[in-house]
Amino acid sequence: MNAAGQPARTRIQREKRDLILEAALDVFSQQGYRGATIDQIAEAAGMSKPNLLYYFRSKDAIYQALIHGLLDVWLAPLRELDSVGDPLVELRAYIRRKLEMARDFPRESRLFANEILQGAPHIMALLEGELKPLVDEKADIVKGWIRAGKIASVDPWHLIFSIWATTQHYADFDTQVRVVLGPLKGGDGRFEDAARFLEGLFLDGLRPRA
Amino acid sequence: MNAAGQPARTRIQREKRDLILEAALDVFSQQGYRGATIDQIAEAAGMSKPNLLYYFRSKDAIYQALIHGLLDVWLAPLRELDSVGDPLVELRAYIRRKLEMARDFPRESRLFANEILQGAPHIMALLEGELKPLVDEKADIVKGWIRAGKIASVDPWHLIFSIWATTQHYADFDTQVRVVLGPLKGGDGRFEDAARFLEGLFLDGLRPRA
DNA sequence: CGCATTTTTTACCGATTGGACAAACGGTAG
DNA sequence: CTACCGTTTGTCCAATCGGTAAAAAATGCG
Repeated sequence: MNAAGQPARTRIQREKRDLILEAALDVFSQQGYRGATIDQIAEAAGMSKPNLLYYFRSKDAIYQALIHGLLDVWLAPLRELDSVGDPLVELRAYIRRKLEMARDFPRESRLFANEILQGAPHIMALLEGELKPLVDEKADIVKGWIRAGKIASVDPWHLIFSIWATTQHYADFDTQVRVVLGPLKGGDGRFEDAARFLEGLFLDGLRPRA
Repeated sequence: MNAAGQPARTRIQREKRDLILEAALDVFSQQGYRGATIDQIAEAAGMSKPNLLYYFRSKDAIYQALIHGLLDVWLAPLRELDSVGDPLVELRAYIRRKLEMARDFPRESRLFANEILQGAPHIMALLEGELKPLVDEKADIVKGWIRAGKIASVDPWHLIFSIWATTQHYADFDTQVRVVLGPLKGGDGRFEDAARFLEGLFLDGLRPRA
């Protein structure tokens, strides 16, 4: 009997499948789908290639399981965006949550970045079926805030894009960020600097305050 | 004699090399370095694989020539950022130039995004030797503007990051942008919408103006 | 223990990859 | 015509790829 059948029956199967997905996240997020090899993932998971293929029937099956299991986590910060409460506070909290995601889950961020860069061949259906409705729903909330005069009149979709772009940048372009900022002096200064800057930018922009 | 020697002597060599680089930009920007194959590039360039290898000694040589030749173009908008003139006008112009680059050269943007995502293995030296000094120089200009009270007191490096992130997002994540925004109604509305939003964001932020 | 089931390893396969190489082609000057 | 030059093609190769098959080893269980 093959363990690659959907429901993970035994304890070992659950554990090994998790181990493989963890290793696959490492490799796929660094090399992209085509750049990654089963051998690399197997080695990162501490097992042989045929052994890995005992738990997942193919490279594609690993990738699918990985990216499908991650989308919910990835969209969680946006899901939390609520219409009650002060809009500026809500948006600031959303920006901070996304920035925390970029800090705590950079591999996940790079995995999605790679996927979208290649034209989202594996998750196009998910983008249309899950992402777009969610974004539209949250855009409606933003529109409500604008109508109520709580925030400036801006395009809600582009606002969401800009929050995505600026926060994920710190995960996806981490290499470049490190080169430009140089070696960090100590502590988690980098994160707080970015958070402070983004909050200032999104709240008040660059125009000098009197 | 092999044409892969650095200086392109004949007219045909210059033309064919350009043709190959153009095709390579197509393929590399869509598939990434490892995902691209010499065969794909050769076919896109309308020649056989051995013929292509007559003009470039290896896949890596194509990639190197491509990415090195592109860095200057890519950094041109930042180079134009000048200390004279109104800071807010200068920054707005820079944002618009970068956005135009994302619109007119999306393949170049994705090529760099892919490269940085993989940890910049081919251009790390260039990032340190060219990109970082340039960014530091421009950061000094921004600092001068802040000292003069011309713009709000923000971190210059994170400001540059945010401009890069928001503008390049429209090239790198084009697939996602298209899904979320749906089919465009007509004309080049998308670009103008993004430009208007970003200008508003960077100038005044989201806080409602009285 | 003995037996059945699950897990792991060894050996292997066909396809694709980057690349080498020599033969063949084509224009041009003598 | 011929010799020579840069160019192009056809053929081949070793390495690597995703994946399979079957034997061997662990493991769970009465």
